[in-house]
Amino acid sequence: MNLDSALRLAIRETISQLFGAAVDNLQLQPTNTEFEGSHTLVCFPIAKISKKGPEETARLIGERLVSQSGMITKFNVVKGFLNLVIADSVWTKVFSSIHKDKTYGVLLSNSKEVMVEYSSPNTNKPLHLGHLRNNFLGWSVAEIYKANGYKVHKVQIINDRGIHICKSMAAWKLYGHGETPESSGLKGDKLVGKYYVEFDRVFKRQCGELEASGSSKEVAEKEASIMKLAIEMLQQWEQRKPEVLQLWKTMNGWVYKGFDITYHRMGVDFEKLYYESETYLLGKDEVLRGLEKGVFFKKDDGSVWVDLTADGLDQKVLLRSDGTSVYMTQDIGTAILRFRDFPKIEKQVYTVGNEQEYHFKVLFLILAKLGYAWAKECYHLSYGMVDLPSGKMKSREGTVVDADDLMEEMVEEAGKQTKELGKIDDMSEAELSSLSEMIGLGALKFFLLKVDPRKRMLFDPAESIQLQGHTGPFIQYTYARICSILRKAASIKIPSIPMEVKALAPAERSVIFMLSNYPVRLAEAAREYSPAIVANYAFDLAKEYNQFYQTIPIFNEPDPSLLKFRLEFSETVAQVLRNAMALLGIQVPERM
RNA sequence: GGUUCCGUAGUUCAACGGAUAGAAUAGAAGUUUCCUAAACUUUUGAUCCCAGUUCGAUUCUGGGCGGGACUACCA
Repeated sequence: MNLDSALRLAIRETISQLFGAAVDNLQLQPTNTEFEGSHTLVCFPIAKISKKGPEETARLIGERLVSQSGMITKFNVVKGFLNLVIADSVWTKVFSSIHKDKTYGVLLSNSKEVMVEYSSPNTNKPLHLGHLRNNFLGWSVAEIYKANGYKVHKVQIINDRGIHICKSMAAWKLYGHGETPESSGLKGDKLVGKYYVEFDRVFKRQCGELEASGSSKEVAEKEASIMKLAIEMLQQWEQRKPEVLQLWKTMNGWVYKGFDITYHRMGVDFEKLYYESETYLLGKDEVLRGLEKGVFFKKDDGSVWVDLTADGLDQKVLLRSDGTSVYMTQDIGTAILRFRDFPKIEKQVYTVGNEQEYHFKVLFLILAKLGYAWAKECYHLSYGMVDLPSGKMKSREGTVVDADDLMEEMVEEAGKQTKELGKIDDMSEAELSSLSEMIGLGALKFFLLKVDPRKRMLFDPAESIQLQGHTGPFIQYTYARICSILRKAASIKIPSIPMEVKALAPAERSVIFMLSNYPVRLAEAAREYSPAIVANYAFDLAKEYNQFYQTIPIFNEPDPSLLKFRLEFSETVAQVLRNAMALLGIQVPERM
């Protein structure tokens, strides 16, 4: 039974009986804790229909609900707010329907499909903290969509070609002396990243020398020999020159092996990978077709543009005067390719940092102009940068937080704190290490996901490693304690008598209320593309349950049916916590 | 300059236009013969400024102030 809709129905009926008119939008909200009741009807808007004052209106509705609906036992009116007290019999009914539903919160397939793109790294350097936010976000949004009944395709586009990788290649060729991941013991992506940094160092030195001998900055940047080599390699790559292609393949291969390790630990996965080296020429035909249809225009120098001034944007180049593509061209082609690869998807979600908001605005507009109806369903899941207490992360200045290092640190710290608490002294090394992994990554994921994606956020290492308070481990801990209860229950005989609960404790009512809200929050999370909603829901539920846990010792209960109820109640909370956390990619331990 | 996002306790985050703005953390004070104290309880403390719309504004509109991003024939 769905409490919310049942209640709304009852209220609608009551209003139409009393005032002979319908209300299009009922404002039902949770009651403030200082008043009695769980649901509050805001009666100001209804006062217009009732032609009475808000308080009078509220009182009339309340009285009739109590006498007729069978759901409401009491009410009180504060200003224009009607606070409703739901009968405990209704609460237990709500609870048992949730308890019976083994897949509670997961909707049946709605036969709709979406594509979610995330990660999409460059192949010239290792993943960092920013990528972690991206991956956790994208992956989680995909899972949230799944839970809402969608079939989801997780993809990424790997930026495997271009000047950036040629820079690493050039530096490796000059200074690598054949170094490989095997010979150096370095993870592949780290090794390639090392040469990217090396490139920058040499490049700066060369520029400095050239400038000292009188060149201007621009000239120096063009004339630096290592840059010339990188550019040459890029040209040779485009001409498919075998040696360069071979080196490119080798070095990218190292990077992929390294990324695989990182992705595996992060717990993210992809259904299909797109490679820029295979898609960068796409889109040109589309642009030419658009030109014929008059959607785009050609300038005197032969370059092709789109005019978006009518949409409040600028003009944007789509083909250079020499006929070659730009980034936008390629993205147009890739989007269309994906809809051909997955004909049933109704939209694409692009998880990309907010510095590309303009780009995606333009992209979606162009696709719409080209006549693709799905264009208006596409969504740029834009997220804010992750700042460090020391300021912005800059790869060239070495202030990036490496993804592997960070995960390792979190796991180590989790292990250390777990040992210090000494609750799991009987665990084997293997069990302890998998527990530390769960807690460390749980803390990290929760930390990055609890914030509204759009917001720029601060990553304070000291605070992120905290395992108390508004954290993943707080929720994991709540789960573990419930497991402990259930283990104990399994060891004693619980009579299997029908559940009959006469009166509920306040903490139980509010937990059931929260449980009943789970599907609503889940739908909201999908609508808003926000794992933060799921994260904060899980936290609130755990918090609320902890109050129950603290005030009501379950096994002291003499009434067996009440005892049974409380066990099932705890079990259900654990199940919802586990499911919600799973949507964030966070596992929960049975002990910690 | 233009476009856009953001501005809430000391700090990090919440709040479909609703009640006395919630949490967490930091600070102060408590709870362990009882299912795991990574918990719980009490307490101190905030909406950048000025107008407007509204019964009601952190939320919507306009104008300031402050911060970020974007505004390349780069990707």
